[in-house]
Amino acid sequence: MEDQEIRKAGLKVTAPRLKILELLEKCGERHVSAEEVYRLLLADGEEIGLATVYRVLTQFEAAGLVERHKFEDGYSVFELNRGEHHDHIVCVTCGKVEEFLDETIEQRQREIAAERGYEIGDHSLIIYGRCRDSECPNRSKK
Amino acid sequence: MEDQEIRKAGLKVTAPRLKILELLEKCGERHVSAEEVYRLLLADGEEIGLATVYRVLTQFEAAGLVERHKFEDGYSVFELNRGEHHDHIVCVTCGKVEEFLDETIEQRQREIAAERGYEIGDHSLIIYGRCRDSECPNRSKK
DNA sequence: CAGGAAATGAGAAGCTTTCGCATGCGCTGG
DNA sequence: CCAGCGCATGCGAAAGCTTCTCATTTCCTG
Repeated sequence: MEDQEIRKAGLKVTAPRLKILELLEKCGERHVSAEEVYRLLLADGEEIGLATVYRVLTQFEAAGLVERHKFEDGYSVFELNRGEHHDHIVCVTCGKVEEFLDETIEQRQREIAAERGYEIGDHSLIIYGRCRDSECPNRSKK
Repeated sequence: MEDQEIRKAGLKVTAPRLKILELLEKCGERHVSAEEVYRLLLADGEEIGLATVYRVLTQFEAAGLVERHKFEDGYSVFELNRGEHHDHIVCVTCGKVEEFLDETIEQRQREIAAERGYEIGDHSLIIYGRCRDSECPNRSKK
């Protein structure tokens, strides 16, 4: 199961790493912060340190297992890498994050990079707006 | 001259604010960090505090005089707002930043936000790549 | 099963950015 | 032109997120 993914990344299979991976799987499309992972695991009875969470998430990112996103709030959020690239649309009022993918935009980006002599690596497109159901009173819940 | 822009923003015209504005004008398209503004002004013989630089830049941003960008490095960079929106392509090797604007992409973004019921506010598109002349040995010069 | 390398937890430290407060300065009304 | 109020400044302290340090524990190979 998850053991293999961790081993494939060249990392030892340890309890913290397994737990974090499980948690991320359970979170699905939801984006979680390191702090949140930490608190959820503590609440789950795990004995884990915040530093370990950061370390492991960084290692997972390097191994391509998870993706790290930085929105304007300043801190990072993580999600399992499901292989398919996507961009984000964020509601500035309630903090909700949706994902999307638009081939027209992807294509134009490749062209723009090529025109300017860049070997394209990655990109980040984030649309900030206000979602329709912005009655949402839960501002910045982190 | 610049006095008017500051006054229009509802701010008192003071030496620090004038100097920062001048400096940004001199920088043109270059993106500078708060720290950099601070050091450049000190080097120029100004007596200024880092906190003031941050405060003034934040006020200028609120007034629409400057734009703040956050790249993946973690800290913010600023540039004078010349009125025309643009996106960025950043070289991950040398840190060079170029600007571009693509109407096809802009258009698709508006459509995507509309489709999903968002009142679009702003957006941030950053392409990370490696530029052709990446012999550039000046990694992260901040 | 033993030994060595790698991983962990806790706290300290780092970095950017903001805050609090006493002092200083720009600006408006007299 | 001057006085006085209040915003602006500078400094140091502090906040918030993330990384580092290091002694201890855990995993894994042989």
